[in-house]
Amino acid sequence: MRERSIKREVKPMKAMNNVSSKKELVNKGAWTSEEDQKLAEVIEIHGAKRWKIIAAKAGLNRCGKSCRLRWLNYLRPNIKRGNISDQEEDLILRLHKLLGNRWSLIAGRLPGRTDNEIKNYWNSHLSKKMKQKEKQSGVATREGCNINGQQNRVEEKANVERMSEEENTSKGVDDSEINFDVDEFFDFSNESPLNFEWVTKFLEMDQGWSDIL
DNA sequence: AAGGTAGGCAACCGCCACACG
DNA sequence: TCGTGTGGCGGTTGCCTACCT
Repeated sequence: MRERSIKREVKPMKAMNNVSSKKELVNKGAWTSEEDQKLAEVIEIHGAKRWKIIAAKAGLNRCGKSCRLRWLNYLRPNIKRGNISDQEEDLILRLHKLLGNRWSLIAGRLPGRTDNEIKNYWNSHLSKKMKQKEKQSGVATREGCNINGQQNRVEEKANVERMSEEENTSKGVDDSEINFDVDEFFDFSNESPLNFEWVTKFLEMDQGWSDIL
């Protein structure tokens, strides 16, 4: 839809902000600024761990999960919101081609962006772009396989594993010694942001497999 | 001006993996 | 080894808002 220039104010939702039931007394729905403030204060003191304890200490009738989500997606420092640049968009597209719907891994590659934001951006913008592209080209791309999420995940994992095998084969590494961890492989914490070299490299490899298969 | 509609996004849900006793 | 608790992740839901008729 049209670009929203100003982020909407968080208002308590009619139904959702109410206590869900008399039994549980758990608050749900949109967060208020007071809740945000309390949560931030508690996290400053205790750190962003043990969410159940944080939820209790903050005195919010929220579950730990809800607190964690709020912190990670909204309150955490250095979060970038909106205005995803062309470069970032390109990177998301490339990473999605490589990894599938592994939003947390993709987000890890985009400093200041959250998995939720990227997932939303993909669902509302990029997936449509991809479909349009597909229509125009008339060629079934791997994106077309995303209808079945489970199948797609298996395929993406297989791709990553193939990458690993190919690398090891070229180095003459014995298969029995392979202990490949996808998450470790995609730990970019030590790399500079928006570095496309590695993506290009592996997309080239990806093309190589496509040719073989 | 008012109602309808589609898109955007925050937040919840359910499942899974891991840690710990 | 098993059971339980907790955190993390992806999918989905539903409210809000801008635009359309």
